[in-house]
Amino acid sequence: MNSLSPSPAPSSPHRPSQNHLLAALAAEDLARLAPQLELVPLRLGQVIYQPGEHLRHVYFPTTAIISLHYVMASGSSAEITAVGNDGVVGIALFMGGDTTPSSATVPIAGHGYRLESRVLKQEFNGGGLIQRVLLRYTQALMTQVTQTGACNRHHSIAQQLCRWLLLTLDRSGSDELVITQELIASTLGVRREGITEAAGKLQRAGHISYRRGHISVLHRPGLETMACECYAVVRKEVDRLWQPL
Amino acid sequence: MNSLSPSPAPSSPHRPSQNHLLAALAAEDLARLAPQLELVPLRLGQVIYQPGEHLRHVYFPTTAIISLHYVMASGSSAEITAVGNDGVVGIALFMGGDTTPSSATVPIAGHGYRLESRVLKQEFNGGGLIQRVLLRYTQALMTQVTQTGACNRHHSIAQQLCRWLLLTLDRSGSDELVITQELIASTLGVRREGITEAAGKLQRAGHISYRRGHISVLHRPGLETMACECYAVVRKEVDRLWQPL
DNA sequence: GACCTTATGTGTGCTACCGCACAGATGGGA
DNA sequence: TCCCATCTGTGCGGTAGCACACATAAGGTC
Repeated sequence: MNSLSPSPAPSSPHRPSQNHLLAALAAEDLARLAPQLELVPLRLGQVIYQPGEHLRHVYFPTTAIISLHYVMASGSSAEITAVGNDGVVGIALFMGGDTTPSSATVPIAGHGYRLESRVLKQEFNGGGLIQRVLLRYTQALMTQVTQTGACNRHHSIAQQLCRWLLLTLDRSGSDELVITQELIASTLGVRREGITEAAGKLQRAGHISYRRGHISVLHRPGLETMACECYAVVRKEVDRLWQPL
Repeated sequence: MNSLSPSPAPSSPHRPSQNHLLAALAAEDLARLAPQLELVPLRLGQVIYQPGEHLRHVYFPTTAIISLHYVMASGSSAEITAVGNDGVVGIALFMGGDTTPSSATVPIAGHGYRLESRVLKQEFNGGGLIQRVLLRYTQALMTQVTQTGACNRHHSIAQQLCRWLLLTLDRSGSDELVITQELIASTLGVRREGITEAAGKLQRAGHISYRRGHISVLHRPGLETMACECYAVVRKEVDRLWQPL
């Protein structure tokens, strides 16, 4: 989405600009933030924050994906949205909440940069481009949450699985995902058997192939055909919001 | 939620401060805005905005309720959230979007104040209390959208109807709603017959009574018992966000 | 290479909700 | 007052997803 301009190969394979939000900042802003950005591994299943917990850091994923979900009293949960290299986890901080009733965990392991809450608040309150970037991202997030909610109401598990796979591919940059059906199921808030069935259908159609904790996408257009409109809407809207800036 | 301080009875029964967001502004801010606030009737079924449309005004409902919903390709729709005297319609404006993929219509008629987009943007960009109020409201909205999405996934029609009724009561200030089952159904994105069944259940339990387009709530605690947790979560979170300010 | 944890496949009811079809009731307007 | 558009009640068959119960398979560990 954001073309990363050619630059001298860095010694570490990790750079803050791998995150599109950070990449969208002015060079001077990013330079000022850089010393405060701490590269952290995000491990499978790691809990980033729990409902009601005070947020100490915000996270800018690069290769990892963080899932925001609400856990119901019954124990079942539902993903609200996921955040990868296209966003930041912890918007409640600058929106004036400090905390939220939802949880954040890591379904796809990788890395990300974290930043102290205090620093982010300062930057946000300074106004300017950083504020605009963060607000615009929040708007995109709202669109995704909206669409997920509507999708929950009307679309089949197979369609939702396609949507989830496509969004996850976009964020991971790889065509192989390391994740079990069990975890996908709890992420989407459906039964594991439902995912087994839907994934089997996709595999028989030749669009994916999977083995014990690994899913390979063989034919992406096939997934797009079988997905509901929700993927395209989110994709389009997110792209649109990055246009002028 | 916001105790309206005693004041000399105005000649018109309508005042901007009936909307909690406007009431939360500093007196001088509200005084500056007042001449630009246009009182408008919001009629049943009126379309406030359509997906992709450029927003010309933002709306601060007082007695009306505006429903934000997404209409799918299939024609079926799902309510994302509703806005009454507790909020404002058109947050995309100051979030940097100018438009959204969702629709806004009026399921409960009444009145509201509208304000030109340009004016709101100016005020928002001025920072200060207005900005903080609007951002905090957006955060509350996100919570509601989140909860609605999770509710769509896991809860029964009857539970969702209870949630919807309770939230609508809170916003309308009356214990009688003028709305048909048909409209509730399309708002929630379920079949009309599903609402008939759920409403019948509530009526037999003695919690509501209804006749052709009118619903009276007889026993609110009963609704709270039958509602899912979602109502309480939203209520609590919205209240929390108004605390310190 | 054997073992054992963990992931995946499958079957059998069961329930909630849907789509459709139509009957009955109600209340505003001519 | 009557009429008729509109709202509400109800039944029937179909389907998606759930809960539970196992069987099987894969792959890491010792």
